[in-house]
This record gives sequence, structure tokens and C-alpha cells, in this order.
Amino acid sequence: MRDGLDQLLRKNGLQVTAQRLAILRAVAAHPHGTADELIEEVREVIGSISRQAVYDSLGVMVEKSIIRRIQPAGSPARYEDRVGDNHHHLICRGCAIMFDIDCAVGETPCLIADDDHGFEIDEAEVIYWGYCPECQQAAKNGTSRPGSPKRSKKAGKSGRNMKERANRPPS
Amino acid sequence: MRDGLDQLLRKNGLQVTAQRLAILRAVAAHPHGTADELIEEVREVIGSISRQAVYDSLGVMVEKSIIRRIQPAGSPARYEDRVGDNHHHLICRGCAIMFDIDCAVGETPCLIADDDHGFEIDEAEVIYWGYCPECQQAAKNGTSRPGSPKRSKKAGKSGRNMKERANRPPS
DNA sequence: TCAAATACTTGACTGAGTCCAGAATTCATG
DNA sequence: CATGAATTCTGGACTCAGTCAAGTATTTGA
Repeated sequence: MRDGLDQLLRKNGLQVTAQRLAILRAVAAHPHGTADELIEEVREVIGSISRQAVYDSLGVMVEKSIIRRIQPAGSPARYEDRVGDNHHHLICRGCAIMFDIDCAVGETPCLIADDDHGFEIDEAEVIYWGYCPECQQAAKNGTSRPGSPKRSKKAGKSGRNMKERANRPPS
Repeated sequence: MRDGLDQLLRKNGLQVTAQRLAILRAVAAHPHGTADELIEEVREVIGSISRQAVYDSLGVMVEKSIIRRIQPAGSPARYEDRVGDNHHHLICRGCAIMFDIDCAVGETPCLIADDDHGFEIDEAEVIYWGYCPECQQAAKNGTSRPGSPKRSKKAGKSGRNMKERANRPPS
């Protein structure tokens, strides 16, 4: 369990606390987890922690770019520890499962906009929306596979209906 | 005031009501408006409308692709009537002002992801984040210009702090 | 004109996230 | 190893965007 996480925190001018280490580990172990999922995860390890502490820690860590926050439409914020490589995300409209994908175009080309309106652009956030193979299948034969949002006639494009189990451990 | 909005609704199988027309006009007149802003706008015109009606109408219109919903991180959903041209958005981290920008790469190339995990991708959502000229200026001389989020030491990357006046009518 | 289908209203409710003030830790010093 | 200032954590109330549900009103097609 001796990882360099404490260094990482210290290096960024943050105090090292059991809570923060646990949060950091939870993020690593649980990519694309929501704050609530992380709270649970941390509680299993640490015993107990307040919601506020988790939000605070996640907040400062995002600010220091130790972790990254993703906030897809219709879903609570998610956190991941893959930072600095400008990768993007692929999300299923059906079951909200989420994958990392590398930038389609190359290195960090995404930062070039046609007309930047004088902005100093520091990030291009790209989210691909679609249906995962399983949800495509399910749609074909009318099966609504478990964990897929109810109440959506056709697409479920919107709303608060993407929260069930959006995080099976990836691939 | 005779615009083709009623046709537009009818064509999409939606009933034509005063509320919907007003909402549609509000969206057109107020691009990138939040639901709350639109409610206000509509009330000024129509007299009164329920929140629910606005959410409902916006919902079906999004479903029919009459309008488009954008949900940038840390901001409530915004709506615009520019649909079908796959344009993207440029948002200031400082004051949350938002511009349309055309796709940097071409036609709808954004839909091609490197490894699509078998997904059937139907949309690529691209948001450029940065600082607008005014906020850059303000940062330089320590001025926090009106309408910029408080309580953010450096970036204000997160949180519910992007809500003040995110919508001066664009250019 | 009339009934079925669709839309609107009111009001309570949820879930994610924030604010606040006091208590507890951490860590740089002496 | 004390110690105290700075930082972090706790618990609880609160806010905001959005949803649910049930009853009423409007639209529309026959």
C-alpha cells in the first residue's frame, strides 16, 4: 500500500490526511465514479467520512489538476485520475456506461477553434454520445436490459435518469 | 409576428399552444438561455406559465430536435434553436459567457472516434473552455469585473457559480 | 360540436451540491 | 516534544435545478 500518493499531495501544496489518501485511492480504483460512489468507497476503507470532506478534497484536487472532473449532461459529476493527456469520453445514452477514448485527431489539436473570439482556450472537452452494443441489441428486441433507464420512450436523451450503475469496471 | 413556428410544431406532431409558441420565440430571442431565464422571458410576453409547462415543452422540443439542449459543467441546462449544423461552444470560465463556434475540423468529422467500442455514435459534443478577453484583462489587473463568480481563488473551475448573467445577447 | 388526446397548473418532492460555524488534525517551529 | 496557527473535518441546514403526480383545461380530428 506504499504508493506515492502522499508525495503527490505534498508536491501540490496540500496537506496529507488519511481522508485525502483514501479519496485519491478511491478515484484511482473507481474511474468515472460519482462523488456519492466515492464517498461509499472511502467509507468502506476508512470507516467514515463526511460528504463535505469528500467534496472539499475533490475540489482542491481538481483545482491542482491531480484529478479531473467530468460532468456529462444528466449525470452528477464524475472523477478520474487520468489527467494531462487530453483524452475524451464516450457515453451510452441507454445505460450511461462511459469509456475513455483517445483524441481522434491527434495530439491536442482540439484546442484549436476556428474563431476563438479572443479567448485563451485551455481545454477542449469532447463527449461522444451514442448507444453501446448491448443497448443497441436491447433496443432491437425490445428488451430493456437491467440498469437501463426507465421512462424513456425512445431515447432518454435527458433528465436525471442516468444514475443507476454507470460504473462497471472498464474493459 | 407571423412566423412559421406553428408549422414547425405541427410538422413535428406537436400541438400548437400559446405557451409553446412563446417558449419557442423566447429560445430564439435568447440563445443559450437557461430554463429559468426562458420562464421569465415567456412570462413577460404571455403573462404567466408554469415551470412544469416550460420544462415539458423544452423537453419534447429537444426530443424532436426543434431545439438543442446544452449542459455545460457547473451550469444549468441551456437551450438554443440552432440545430442540425453540429456547431460547438466556447465558454468562459470567468463569466460563463458562451459563444457558438463552427466545427474546427470540417463537416461532421467529430463523429469519428478513434476506437468506438462498438458504439453507435450519434453526437459529438464539444465544449471549449477558457477565458474571454475581458476576463483575461480583469485577471491581469486584479479587477473582478461585475458578473464574475466570487469565491474562486484562481479558476473557479467548478461548482454552482456560473449563473449570474451568462447571457448578454451575443455579438 | 364533441369526445379523446394532449397539454397545462399546482404543489410537493428529490438529489446533487453548497454554506456555515465549531471541533479536530497537521505540521512548522522553538 | 510542546505549541499554536493554518488547514481540514464534521454535522446540519439550505439552495437550486429538475421531476412526479393528479386534476383541470385546451386542441384537434371526426
